[in-house]
Amino acid sequence: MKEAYFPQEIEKKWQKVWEETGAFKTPDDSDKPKYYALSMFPYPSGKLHMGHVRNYTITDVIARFKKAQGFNVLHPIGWDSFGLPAENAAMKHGANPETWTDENIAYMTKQLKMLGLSYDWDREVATCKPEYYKWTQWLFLQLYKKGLAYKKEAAVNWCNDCGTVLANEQVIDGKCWRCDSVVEKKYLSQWFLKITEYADVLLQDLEKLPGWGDNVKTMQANWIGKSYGAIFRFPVVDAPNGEKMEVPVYTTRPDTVHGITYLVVAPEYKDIEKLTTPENKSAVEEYRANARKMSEIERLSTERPKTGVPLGTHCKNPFTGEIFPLWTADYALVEYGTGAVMAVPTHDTRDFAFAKKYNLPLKTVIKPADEDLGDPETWADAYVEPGVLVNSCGFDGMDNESAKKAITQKAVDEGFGEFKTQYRLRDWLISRQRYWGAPIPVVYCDKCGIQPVPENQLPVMLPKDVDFSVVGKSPITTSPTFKDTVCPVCGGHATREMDTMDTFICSSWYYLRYADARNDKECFNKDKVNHWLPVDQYVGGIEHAILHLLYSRFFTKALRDCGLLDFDEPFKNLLTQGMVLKDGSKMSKSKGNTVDPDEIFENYGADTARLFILSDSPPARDFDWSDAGVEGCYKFLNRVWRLISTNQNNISLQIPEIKAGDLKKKENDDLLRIVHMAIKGITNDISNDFQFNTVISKYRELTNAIYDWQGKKSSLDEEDKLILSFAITSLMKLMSPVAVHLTEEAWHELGGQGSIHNQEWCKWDENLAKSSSITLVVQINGKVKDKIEVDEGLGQDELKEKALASEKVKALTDGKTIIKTIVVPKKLVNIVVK
RNA sequence: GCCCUUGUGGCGGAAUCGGUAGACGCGUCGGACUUAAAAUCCGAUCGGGGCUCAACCUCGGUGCCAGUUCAAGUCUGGCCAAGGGCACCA
Repeated sequence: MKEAYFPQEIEKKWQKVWEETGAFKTPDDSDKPKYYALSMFPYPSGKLHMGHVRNYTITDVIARFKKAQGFNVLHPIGWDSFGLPAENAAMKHGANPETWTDENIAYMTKQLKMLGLSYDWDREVATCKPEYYKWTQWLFLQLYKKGLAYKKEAAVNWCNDCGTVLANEQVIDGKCWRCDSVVEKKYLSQWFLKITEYADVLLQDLEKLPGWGDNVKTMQANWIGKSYGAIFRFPVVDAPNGEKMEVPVYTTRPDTVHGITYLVVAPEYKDIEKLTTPENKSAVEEYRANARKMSEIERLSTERPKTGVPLGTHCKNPFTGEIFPLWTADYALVEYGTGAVMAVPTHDTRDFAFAKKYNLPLKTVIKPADEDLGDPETWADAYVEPGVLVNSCGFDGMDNESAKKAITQKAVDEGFGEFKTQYRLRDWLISRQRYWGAPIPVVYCDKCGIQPVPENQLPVMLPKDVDFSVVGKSPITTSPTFKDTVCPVCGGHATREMDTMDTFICSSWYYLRYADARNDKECFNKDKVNHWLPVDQYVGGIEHAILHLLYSRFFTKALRDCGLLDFDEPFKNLLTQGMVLKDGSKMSKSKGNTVDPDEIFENYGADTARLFILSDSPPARDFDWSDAGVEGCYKFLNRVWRLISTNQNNISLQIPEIKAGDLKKKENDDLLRIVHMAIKGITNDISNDFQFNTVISKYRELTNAIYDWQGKKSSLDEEDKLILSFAITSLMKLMSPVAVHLTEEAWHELGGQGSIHNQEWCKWDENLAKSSSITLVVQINGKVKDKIEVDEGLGQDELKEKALASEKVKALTDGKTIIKTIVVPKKLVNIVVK
């Protein structure tokens, strides 16, 4: 064994051996219980960044730990390889997105292997390959058959820079999630998936996920946005064309219905023209045109003062018989509820502001039980707290929560309303006007209309004869061969759907494909998927809290309803890892504070990178990269290496079991106990939320303890060698999930058979996982005054006696009365004095 | 505005049940080895006060204010700050 640690040499050597021996292949059939550890698969952007390194190291250590504990572990990797960057790169360099993607995958694969990750590469998937997207298309067809995919004309989010539409989830603060440019509204006919059909179960089942963080669950709950309320229909009394019309509204405050003083419809409201009198027509038209011109950001800003114009018509409140005017105002949103709002300015802050501006009347209908609010004209804002009803016909005196029910019930009974649950979630728009994605497998026949592509004709291949230099339209439209086809029903002329699918579709099912990645007959075998899924531990960034994680949950439920699988949540436990920072801010090329993994591998080796990225912060928190920290981890590995190499001749891997009392020398018994405590502590720290930072501090403590022990020895006898062997092999095994190459090399140099990564995880003896004597803490009035070494197993009275016998205690209690003594066995005595 | 998360030394962070606050590391300072450097090793490192120095003694200290308790970083109530999410969603 070499005296010095040469990570680069060792790492290359073992990576080659592992690859050649298929060390990390996962059999589908095994007597062992299964464990599925998964990292969110990367987009092949070019090179790994430190966020990837952190993500994959965390999952790798989990996978290795579970394997050592006796699980049959599935730990796969793949590529989320469709998407716009490949297409943009192609347009810029006149290349092909496929070539660009393949090159990136090749380079990043090399990097992943250099990191020493224990992937089963036989299960690798890439979403851009026909053998994968064939099944993405097939799944689309299953959803279509089930009525969960449909096409409709709608106002959609359009990103001009990306040249495509976006899902609601991909619009962040009115801007594109990818390129940050302002999103516009366009009316287009597009494909949608009916995620709203699952809104309620997606919300409910969050309760089935105790292994997910509350932050992610509340983000999803807020996004789904369930609210309880009522629909009320208000008859129009003076429609200009004499038609009998009603305006339905959705409200979460049916208790305030007697306080309505006007009604607002969105500028895009479908019946708005019929509800406008000739005298008001021009003003309304102008207002609507203005609203259309505004960007989403402007429109939705709460800062902007409220504006609106009256339509000139009126509705009747069926509860009171009161007549009130109709207005249009852009604070009413056409997409939510019915697109119309009943305005109760006294009890809604928005209505209050609007009514004040346009001098609309105010009518109080809720007040605190024991207080009078006075004239609402004098209020500074609406009263939105709970209270009791007033001025509300038969409901006066009722508390407002009960009134919500009672009032809605009255509307139901009299036929002008109903209870209504409303969701904020909208259907998922999946059409993209781009090339580098899975083509939507649909054709449009001149005679038969929309026709799905028959399953035996899949995949609908991406055409290769396209011109990537075009501007302002999708390159796919330039293919001379793609567009025209024949109708699968009548055989006549048909044209292909030119849009591709949102890449989030591809990533909504990849974790299922790993269970049966090479299957060319079906999407996945149902038994295999049911065996491996759900994922036991999913690890990835918080940025997917809504997008990917919500879509995947929807897909799983929808595929279950299609009969393709038997579980309803894909990810049992979710670890959202924090970001990797440098000097307090996120690593980014534009800030110039990135650290290149290649350089770290080259200068320090992968084991140092793995150790460091786990060391300083718990996985869920942000991690600040520091060069000094890397250096420190490198030094530590050198220290471990020296400890092993200098003791090469003192260590045997054939160690008989050492029981309590076997070792005669106290310092040897102490070291034995330290090792058992380390095994216990490290095992518990990994099991309990993967606290790798404390695991690593325990590696250091154990290493320090072995060095300290050795520093006291001038020569070693048989007992010394035995305990040293035990200590060092335990350290190696405990470190093997993290320092994967170093421990493997040392294992072999010491004559170990097979791979250290196939060794069983260390076990501890509860009797030995504690020190032989106990430090009894003696407190007076809760403050620590003394510490005494005592034997284990002393009873309460003996401990109390010992504490009272302490010189310090005697001095401090002298002349005072002892009121009470509390004894915590094996820990502490607290003496209360006055 | 609503929701979630987090507040502990110069820094990252430790601390099963309420029971020794600051593990482990980074940084800094001092020392050993060396002609010198690197590497390595040893020691110190929360703050105030006391003692000629030291050992030592003592008081305070986990964002703030209260409370429960023999005992609070940990439990309860009320605030404050930072980060993140949602937001004219009726």
